[in-house]
Amino acid sequence: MKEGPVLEQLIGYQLKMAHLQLSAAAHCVSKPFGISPAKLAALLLIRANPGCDQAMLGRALEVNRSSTMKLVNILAERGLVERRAGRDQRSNALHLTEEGSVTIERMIVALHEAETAALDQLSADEQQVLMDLLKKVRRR
Amino acid sequence: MKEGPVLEQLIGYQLKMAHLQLSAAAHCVSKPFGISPAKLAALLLIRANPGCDQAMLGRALEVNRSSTMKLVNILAERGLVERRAGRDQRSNALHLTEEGSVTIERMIVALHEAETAALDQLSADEQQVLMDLLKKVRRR
DNA sequence: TATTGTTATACTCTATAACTATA
DNA sequence: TATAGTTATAGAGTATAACAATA
Repeated sequence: MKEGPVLEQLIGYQLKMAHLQLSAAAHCVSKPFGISPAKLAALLLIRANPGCDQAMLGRALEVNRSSTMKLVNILAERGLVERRAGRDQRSNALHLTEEGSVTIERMIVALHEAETAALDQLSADEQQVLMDLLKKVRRR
Repeated sequence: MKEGPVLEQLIGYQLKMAHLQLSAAAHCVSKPFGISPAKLAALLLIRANPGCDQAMLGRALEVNRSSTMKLVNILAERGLVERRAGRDQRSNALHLTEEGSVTIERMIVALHEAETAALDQLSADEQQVLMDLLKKVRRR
């Protein structure tokens, strides 16, 4: 089965297929902990921004408030995240629980191992170039 | 909102965010034609492999037979694809209809324009390097 | 036995819309 | 008016499981 000249030359398509591969790796990492790659990303964002509110989190993940709500509900049910009083009466402050902190450190180790394995056909230099180009794509 | 040192250095995450951006561009292209980016990719695969069967298409798209079925059903409903007799009695041969052929050529033009616009912060050289690296990630 | 197509079913993710409380 | 959270609902995408026909 050929991809053909059009698909083969579409960066969007190559991006999709590469992402499919890396997200499978992330899935293997997060599944044993009972969460999805997207929820793992949410945990990492809360870890980097303790006290952030759901609206901020949703903007960073590029999902809407309703979806963010569900995300945080599940992380809270799992005992990984807790909602504390925010600066407003409207918003709440998201924090990792003690269990969440311990858990995510273990996930980070597994995540780096999984990325290394999934990207072993690229040299360290190539990985850096890829990273820089991907960031540049996002800079708008 | 910071991404933090972990997310920022995860190629899988940068890949996801870049893909999100490019798939939004692909969505703008395919939506006026009433289909999704994934279905557009399916059309391009059928265009490059006339007479392929659903199993082949599904493997190329990395979705299962059941999902492929739904995909092809919709493309057939839209009058863009038709199922003809395959070499087996089991399989059928997928072909673009006359309308499908005309439509996809127009989508290809729009697709190239959308990619160009979405990637205008990268030089032609950088785009080529990115393309090569993404293909290399997939080579397993 | 293995493969292709098919159907029924369910799950995940995400979005929209409407509502409440607060600013 | 605008923002944060919440809830109910719906849609898209995809997976699993089972079955029939064919190889």
